[in-house]
Amino acid sequence: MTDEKKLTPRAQDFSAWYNEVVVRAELADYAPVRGCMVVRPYGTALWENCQQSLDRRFKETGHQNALFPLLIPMSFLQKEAQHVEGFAPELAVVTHGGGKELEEPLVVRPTSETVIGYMYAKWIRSYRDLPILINQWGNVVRWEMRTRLFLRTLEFYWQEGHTAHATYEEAQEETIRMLNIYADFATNDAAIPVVTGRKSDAEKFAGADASYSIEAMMGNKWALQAGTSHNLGQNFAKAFNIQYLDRNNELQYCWTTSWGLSTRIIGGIIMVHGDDQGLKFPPKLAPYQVVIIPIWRTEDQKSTVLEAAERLRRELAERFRVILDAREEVTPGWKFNEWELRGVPLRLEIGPRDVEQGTAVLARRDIPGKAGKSVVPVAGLSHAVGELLDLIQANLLAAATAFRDANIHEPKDYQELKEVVADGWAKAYWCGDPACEAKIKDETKATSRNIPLDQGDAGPGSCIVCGRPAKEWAYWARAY
RNA sequence: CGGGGCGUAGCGCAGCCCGGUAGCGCGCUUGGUUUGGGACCAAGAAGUCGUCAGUUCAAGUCUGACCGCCCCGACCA
Repeated sequence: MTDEKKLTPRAQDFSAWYNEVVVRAELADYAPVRGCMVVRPYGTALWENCQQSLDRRFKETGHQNALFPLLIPMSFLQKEAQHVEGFAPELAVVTHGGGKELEEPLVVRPTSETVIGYMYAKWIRSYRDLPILINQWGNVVRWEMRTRLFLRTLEFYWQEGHTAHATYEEAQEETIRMLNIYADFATNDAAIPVVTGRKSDAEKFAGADASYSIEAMMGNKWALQAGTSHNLGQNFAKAFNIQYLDRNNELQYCWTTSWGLSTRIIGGIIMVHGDDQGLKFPPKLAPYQVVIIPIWRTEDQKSTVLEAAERLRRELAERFRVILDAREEVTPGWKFNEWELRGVPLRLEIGPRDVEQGTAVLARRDIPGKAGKSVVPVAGLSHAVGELLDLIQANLLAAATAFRDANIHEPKDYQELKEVVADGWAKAYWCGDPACEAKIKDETKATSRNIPLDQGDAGPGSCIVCGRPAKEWAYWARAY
């Protein structure tokens, strides 16, 4: 950062831009332990809005919240072979408690399938107990090598849904239902367009029969897996004896699912919408939707302007999340820049001229400079603000969608795929052979993001790598 | 774990090559003037120079070990 006032431009160093904007906007800060972060009040407010949006959808589809313990017996992890293999390298293990070495080490949960499976086995007896639909809001720890604020930290905050069903069909239906809820949240609340699809075997969750994801394109054209939903088949049911008696009095294993979305979505919101000025929050999730900035010169003006500003704040607060920035130690110009950095969708300026004329100035974060400003009468202001926020929300999604679509390519051959994924996404047929997938990863750093459930009207084709017949195409991209 | 960078005031850095007891910008405090796109003047407060050991009359500076953080890669939500 050469100019202390300005962020590193995204085009110059996207990674530096990201780190600077996260810290300077006060979303998060580095904690004393490597790879851990503190989510500051502003970032927490954003996360809480994400939580509310998701929680409402979970409740609407019949889920209940519960809380399971942070510590899990080591042996639980080992009950499911794939699961332990996948998570063993990144476990934090507690070996001592109360000053004594523990008989059995406890792991700090990297995810909760195992404890929840254990409890489900206790709770489920009959088909009448099914389905069981529980969600947990909490934190988990995964000992990652390389960390980045929000995108990958040792500890992160998320929700994990865990359900048990009587049949495969029901479990699969649930898996896809929750995937679609994530897509709906991302698209309509976070204004992030996503592609939904099935993960390849190499990319799927350790212990799942099938994993599905929503994938979003960031401002540097990398992909971000922003939410996952897994059909766990009977893997955990068998490992933990989650069984029920069916109508015929026969003992059956349950079919379980799990699905999660984390604070990583905040990284997505930052990297999809942000620009060189800073953050650009979608109105539906923004901690503050409107910031009011009063402007005055003389003491007389100060009192009348502040009075008018406070009136507007009260009026707007009935419908919107609004903050009045009446600080006197910084100038209005400084505030403009700061709140733009912090991503507030709409700024309301009110000065002596406005008070006299019964007007206010509204400035849109999504349209820079004078072009985004308009003078509006304070009568009916609330209505005007509501309309503008809707417009901004729609505009952010439209801009992100246009950017994404402009950077998804359909390479004709492997050579072209290599070129394409260096700076964008590829749609390409894949025969399903892990060797072909690995070859792409080795040679381009791009991975298969997912195989869309909706393959469009494309019929079968031939694998972009080996040329053999391929039933499906996948998205390929570099990913976080 | 491999490669790179960095640890000096709250933040960003200079000083280190060539040892002599610490400085700049921003921020902070106080007072005054300012305020429609990152204001200005004046006076202040603030540092065990990452840790430990060594060399030396003397170490931020030289030597060694260690610790930590960030970035790039391999692994991952």
